[in-house]
Amino acid sequence: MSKRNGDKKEIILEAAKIVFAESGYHGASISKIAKRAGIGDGTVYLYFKNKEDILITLFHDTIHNKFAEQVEQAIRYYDDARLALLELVRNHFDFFGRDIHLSRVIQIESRQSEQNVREGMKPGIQKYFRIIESVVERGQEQGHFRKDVSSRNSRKMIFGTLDEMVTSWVLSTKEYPLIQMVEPAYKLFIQGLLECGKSDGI
Amino acid sequence: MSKRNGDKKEIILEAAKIVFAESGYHGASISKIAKRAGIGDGTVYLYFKNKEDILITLFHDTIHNKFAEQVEQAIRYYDDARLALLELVRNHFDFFGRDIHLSRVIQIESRQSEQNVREGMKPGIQKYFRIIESVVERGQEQGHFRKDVSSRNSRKMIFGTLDEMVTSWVLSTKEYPLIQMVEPAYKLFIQGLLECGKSDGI
Amino acid sequence: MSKRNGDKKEIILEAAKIVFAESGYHGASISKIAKRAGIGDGTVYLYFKNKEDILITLFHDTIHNKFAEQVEQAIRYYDDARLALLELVRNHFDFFGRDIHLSRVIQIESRQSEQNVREGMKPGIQKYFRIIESVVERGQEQGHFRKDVSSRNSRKMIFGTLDEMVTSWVLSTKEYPLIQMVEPAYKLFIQGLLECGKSDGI
Amino acid sequence: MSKRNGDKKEIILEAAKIVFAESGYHGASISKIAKRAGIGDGTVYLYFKNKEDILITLFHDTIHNKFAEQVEQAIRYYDDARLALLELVRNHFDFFGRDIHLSRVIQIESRQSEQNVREGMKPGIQKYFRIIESVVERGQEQGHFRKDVSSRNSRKMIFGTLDEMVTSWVLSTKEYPLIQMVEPAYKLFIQGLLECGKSDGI
DNA sequence: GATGAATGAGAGTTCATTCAT
DNA sequence: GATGAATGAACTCTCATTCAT
Repeated sequence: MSKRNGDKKEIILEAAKIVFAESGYHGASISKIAKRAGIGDGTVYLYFKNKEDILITLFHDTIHNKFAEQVEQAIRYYDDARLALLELVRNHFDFFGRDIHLSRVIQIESRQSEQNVREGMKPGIQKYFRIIESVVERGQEQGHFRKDVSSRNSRKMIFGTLDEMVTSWVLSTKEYPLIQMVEPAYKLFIQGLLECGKSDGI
Repeated sequence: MSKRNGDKKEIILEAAKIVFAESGYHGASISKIAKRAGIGDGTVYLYFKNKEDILITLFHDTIHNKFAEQVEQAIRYYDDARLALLELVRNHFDFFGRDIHLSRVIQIESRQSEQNVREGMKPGIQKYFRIIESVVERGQEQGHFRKDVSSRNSRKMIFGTLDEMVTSWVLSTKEYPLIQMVEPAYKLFIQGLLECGKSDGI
Repeated sequence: MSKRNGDKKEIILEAAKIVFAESGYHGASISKIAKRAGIGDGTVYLYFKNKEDILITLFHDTIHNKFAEQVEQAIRYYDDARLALLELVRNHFDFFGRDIHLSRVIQIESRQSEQNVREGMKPGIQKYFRIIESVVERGQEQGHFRKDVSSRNSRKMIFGTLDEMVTSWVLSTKEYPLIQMVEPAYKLFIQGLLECGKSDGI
Repeated sequence: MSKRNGDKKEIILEAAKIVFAESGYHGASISKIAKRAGIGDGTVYLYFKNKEDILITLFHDTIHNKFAEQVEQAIRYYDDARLALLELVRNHFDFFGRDIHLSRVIQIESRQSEQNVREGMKPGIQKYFRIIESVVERGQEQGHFRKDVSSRNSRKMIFGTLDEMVTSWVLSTKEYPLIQMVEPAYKLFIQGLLECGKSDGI
């Protein structure tokens, strides 16, 4: 049955997520993944071409199909780009804050892979990049956001900051909830480092 | 002689840099590195404990001893934190823009490593983190930078943005000089996304 | 029904013939054979013990039951051993010239098998060997064929030559019809290499 | 030292010969070969690309470099093609009669290999083919051998017969020395099956 | 100090075979 | 009878590391 099939693929992905998070991408052998999934080594190859394929699928399912999709939906009904950006930031931290294993895989392990794999992860990230950039562009059109910095570069700041904050949290002891980063991140995006109303950027 | 010794160690590090950049960390075998360095495989083990050790040393030498050191020197004579930050940004892009192989290793390959290695790279990054944070704190004391965002979080934005911009450049076709990212990065840091004097962050 | 049963067995053998010919004995997986036969992998095991069994059956059916049988019938009504030999040669090339897939399996792939399999192919070949030898012996009794070479050795020449000619054809681009080898083979068998009436064998 | 290198390669080939002969090409694992050679598994890969490479080298060394070479030398000083042919036959059986393991590999196991391998064995066999054909052609020019059968076809008879006789001996209990096949083979080549001076080929 | 041949643990992967459905 | 998902033994091959020279 297709039900079954989906189930087993899901089971393998779930097991792989845990193993990748705990042993790292290169320390994760097919054998370990299979054992954790409670299946035979060979069975993995019925559902995935190889270890790369597992990581790519995990990444794509997560980032392209779930995360980027969810963000897109979440900001759909905000007209003001500033509010849309706030919602985007909230979603980012909310998503990664929910599943520490997943976050570890996405933030750390997925970057430990060959050219090959990174190629397979591109569509997912780029979908997210385009979402961020479109928010920035909307803000520029609305006259809220500066136009002397390209939306591409603004996106690099936004994504770079969010990414660094999540990575930092993943590698930390996680004493604070990730969601509490929404406020500082948003403030920095909007007004930068400047003391409000008091100072200028020289 | 320690002179000689230093020489050979340097030669190996230089070779490793190229091989890591071209083949990736996991695709780089000791054999390849030794061949490129023009020495025997076994000789590598006279200077390094293992492959991990090479990467850690390469990273530490570069980031802790050269890069962070150089940044520290460069901002030493700026009193105004805003100008110090500008100089820091300039140094960051200047440093990584000069050596594409090195940049690739630092931005991409060094993240493809085990817990172990990342542990060894910590001192270097943290030295740089502290430099950034001290600039921010100085700005706060001077009344230029906001105090409602911690220096730690501001640092995450600054480092995250710079890092993302370098990574983006490394993975691109490098048609633009990295140094031209100084201006957009600095602007975003200082005033964020807002249109100057026209808009507010809601 | 035995009819049905026979049908499916036949279908599997036919599929196996093609797959063996195209992928080689060792490159032919049960899975490939089943797919080609349009049945499930497991079904193969209802009709055959294993892959070896398929090859042995294919060989035996072909060589013992069809080919040797047909040759035996064909030479039955020739009294003169020389004419019987000619007919045997004609049959040999005719049979293998008709089915290139089969020829490939018999000439090439069936020799890529373990002791085991070769054991199972013996009865078929030996039946053919006995046919050849009996023709030679008849020729000796009739005073046509030499008696200073044993029928066993003469058979080795005859079979070795025919076999080499078929193999050669199978591995070639097959621009010539195999049947045209009847004449040179027969001539060489009968009078050997000597120029007729002119020369002696020293 | 190059001496050493040659030694170890030779040791592996010798071990492989025995293992191929005893377990068959497909039953021979690299592990078995290494164990028999008294070396580590990995060492095999310092000298050979893979199992195929071992068989190809074994075959080429034996057939192209030793056997065909030796035959070429042996017949060099015979002017009369009939005597050259006799010497060729003698050499063939002498060579294969000396080393039963080698014969088994050449006659049986080397035919159990993929397209790939057979391609690598071609140069060796074809060198031998050309030697046989050149003897036949010389005989034709001398007026001793028939011209109504091409040298190519005559070669197929000669090689096919010799090959079949060796195979037959290899698969037998080897109660007779292979060298005693020289006489019947030569007789059949020269005068075929006909009773001398008494009969005709119809 | 320098070498590089040798090692063997351990990875990925295939596929004949089984068995619950 | 028919299926094909699941299995796991067994294989090939790589490469960090050692050590006799």
